[in-house]
Amino acid sequence: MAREKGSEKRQRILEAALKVFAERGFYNAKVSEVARAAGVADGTIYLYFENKEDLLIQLFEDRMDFIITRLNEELAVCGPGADEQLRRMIAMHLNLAVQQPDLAEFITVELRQSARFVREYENPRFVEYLRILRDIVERGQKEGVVRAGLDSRLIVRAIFGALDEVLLTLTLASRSRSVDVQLAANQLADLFLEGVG
Amino acid sequence: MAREKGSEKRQRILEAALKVFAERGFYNAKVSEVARAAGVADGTIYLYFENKEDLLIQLFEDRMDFIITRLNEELAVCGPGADEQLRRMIAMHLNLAVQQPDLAEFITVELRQSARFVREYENPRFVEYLRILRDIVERGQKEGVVRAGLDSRLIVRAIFGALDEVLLTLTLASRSRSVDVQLAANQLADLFLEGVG
DNA sequence: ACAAAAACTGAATCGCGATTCATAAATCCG
DNA sequence: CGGATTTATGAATCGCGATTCAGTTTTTGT
Repeated sequence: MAREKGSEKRQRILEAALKVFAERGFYNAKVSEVARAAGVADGTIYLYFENKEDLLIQLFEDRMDFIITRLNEELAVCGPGADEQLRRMIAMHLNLAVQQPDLAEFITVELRQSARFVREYENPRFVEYLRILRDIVERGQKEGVVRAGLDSRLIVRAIFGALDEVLLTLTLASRSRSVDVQLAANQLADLFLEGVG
Repeated sequence: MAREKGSEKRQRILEAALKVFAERGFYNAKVSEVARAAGVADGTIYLYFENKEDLLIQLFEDRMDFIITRLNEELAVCGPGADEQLRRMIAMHLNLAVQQPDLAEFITVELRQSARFVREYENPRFVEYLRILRDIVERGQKEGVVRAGLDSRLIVRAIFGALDEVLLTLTLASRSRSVDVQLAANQLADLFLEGVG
């Protein structure tokens, strides 16, 4: 019987979990560490989440919700062209490296895990995120910015994979030196929009 | 006191580990399952590997060695142009989806883990793999096929990220239907060489 | 103020799996 | 062939951490 989604303590536990999971990874993280980071007793975690895996799933949904909401807000106010939207999406994704490094580390690793092992959990938020990207690509195909000969699903996976890897790289790099996220975002967008040549 | 690298039993254990880790992931896989799959006793694993994590590391090195060796052989006999070499590398990487799905699943997931959590282990084989890709990109910059304005390290990470994600997608898809790896490889190469337009 | 309900606590419990090691089996060599 | 050495076995051991739940504290309602 999990507690209400809106409660402050639940949110505090999620924040703590994000920090601990990002640092240690899900499997190496202990529930007791999350509890301590949240300032609650071990057993309290189970008042809000069914088990450790449920904590992972709820955290993932919570954070992806956050990312998707902000992305949609951003896309709603930027230019309507597919290339502009792609650039915004890339920029927002890579900005996580400096604005929310814990979140960046968490999603770059746990997303892969969830795709493979939490099989009953179909990860709707991730699917939604890819859906946004695919809409951009397909709009680009309609506008003629993206040629129709390329399989949009493949493009989406490729772009997402590149984003994910570059995000991880930037995040790890930002631990020891400052990184120019905007430059990286521009170059990555250029790479996809124009190719290497 | 690990046994010789060349021994048949050690190889059998590595093959078994690949299968079990690919199916279940490292953390969910049990040493006893690997032992059973290898047809040895649980304790025998420890005659050849120091512990479970050592098994992971040795498996990773073994398999990356295999991938790198084959890639180098392939690149040695294909055309010398950077674009041709990139196409070959992409094709070989994606071919793992159908030729060695266990290996594909293993590296797409465990590589991410090792970058983040086995921090003392610097993963030289992965660095070497990226080195090969970077050499291709930089040769491309010299030939004028790849423009000099793009940061080669970023390109390498982006290409690798895309490869990794598309490989995972193809591998999972190939479980239930046949996939056209060559088409995917061509389209991915086109995407990078020419961009989306 | 008080009783009941709700929320929280944290040590104990329990299950699990990595690893050990006494014993058995296999191999080697004179 | 038989003893010595090496290799393999697998149940027992041990450590660990997820989870429980009896007891305590806080909150709510009259």
